[in-house]
Amino acid sequence: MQRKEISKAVLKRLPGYLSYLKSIPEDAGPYISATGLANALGMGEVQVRKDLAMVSNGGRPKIGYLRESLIEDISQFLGYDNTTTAILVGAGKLGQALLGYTGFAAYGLNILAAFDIQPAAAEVEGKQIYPMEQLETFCRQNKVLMAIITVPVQNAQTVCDRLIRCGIKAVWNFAPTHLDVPKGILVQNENMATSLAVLSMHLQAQIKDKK
Amino acid sequence: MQRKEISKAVLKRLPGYLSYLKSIPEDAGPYISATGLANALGMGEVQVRKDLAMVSNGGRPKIGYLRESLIEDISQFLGYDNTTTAILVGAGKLGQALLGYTGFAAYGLNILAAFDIQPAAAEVEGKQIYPMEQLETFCRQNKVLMAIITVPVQNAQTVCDRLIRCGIKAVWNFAPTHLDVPKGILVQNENMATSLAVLSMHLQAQIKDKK
DNA sequence: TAGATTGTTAATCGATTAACAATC
DNA sequence: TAGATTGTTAATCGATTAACAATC
Repeated sequence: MQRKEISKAVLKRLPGYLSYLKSIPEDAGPYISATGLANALGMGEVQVRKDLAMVSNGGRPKIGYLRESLIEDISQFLGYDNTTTAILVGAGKLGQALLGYTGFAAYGLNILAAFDIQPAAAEVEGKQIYPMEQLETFCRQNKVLMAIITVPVQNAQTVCDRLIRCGIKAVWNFAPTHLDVPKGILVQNENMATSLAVLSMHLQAQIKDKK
Repeated sequence: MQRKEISKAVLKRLPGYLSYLKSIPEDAGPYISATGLANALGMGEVQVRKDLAMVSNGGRPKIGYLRESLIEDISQFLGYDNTTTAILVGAGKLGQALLGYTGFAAYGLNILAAFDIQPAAAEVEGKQIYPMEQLETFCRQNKVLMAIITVPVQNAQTVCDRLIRCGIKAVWNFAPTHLDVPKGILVQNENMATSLAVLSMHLQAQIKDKK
């Protein structure tokens, strides 16, 4: 079932399956059913089955999917097998938190280094923080395709433009602002405001119910 | 146009409008059209107009919407006017970054304090970090309804259960795992893995195109 | 008036869910 | 065999887009 056109909705659910599959204890038996997955993650079983059909080469009726293969299939599909190298721009609090986070390796993401106008430290968890001047050279030399933006809002667009001139093709944007980019460049917004809106709405409803 | 049933899709777009509206310079004139907004944010103008219709009480044909009112309407709709108090559990790197982030005030979010099994520091940016033992008392005393979870994956569910017993109704979950909660409790996952999947996919396609 | 813009109604598109046949 | 499960086809649902009338 390789390389069908996959929808973004499905794509976004795959990491959830993967992380759950990896968390299952070894002694739980080699098989897992779509039903089992669905229950564990609070989803519909048909949806799980359809999603899995996009990436796996099938399960066995009455038995389910071989867990190992499923993990391998999803990992491969998401490209977690081949490491992506990235750089981070803006080594403030959030930037340093991301820089020091060791969990990204599991997603095939390797943050090579960080850049800042005025590096407050030389390195975080062994990752160097360079002054902005060295950005271009570093990106070219290391053929970096992905950048993480953790600079203040007012600098985000300028930094983004500069990154694109360095050959960056994908931007993970933590600055709460819209970034204008040419076609072919992907901006993924890690938008905390969005999440907060959903939460805030829920709480408002809660409070109103109480009255 | 108050309090129609609003879809999650619309809700998630509102913060984007709001932040853009706030960023417009004062001297740009008091009106903004849906077309203008759409172009600035790279969206369809009909979509913007429909979204705005959900929260505002209308614009004027040929002129547009009064920017001030629009800001006020969206802010109020999202509940940014009345402050939500929250606590944070897990004062590691990410937890401290969030704790020290001053931008949340603009979203009506006030993180009162943080909790950790073993507080590494007494406070961050003036926000106290307490040992976990004091969680229950604090939540009850301050009538906290929202919690931010930034603990390691393996502790997330336990912490979540404990929070719910404290009266928490909304959870902002930064631990990359599914949380099981009773009905009526909202979990909003800040799922970095999801974003990474989208980015990773894009880069894979990029690399393949090159070949 | 003409034209830009709003706001609504209808059409399209995409994603989820339901129904069911196939399989072990 | 019976029953659990897969996988596919059809139906439903929801959200986006297009078309158009209303308005200033």
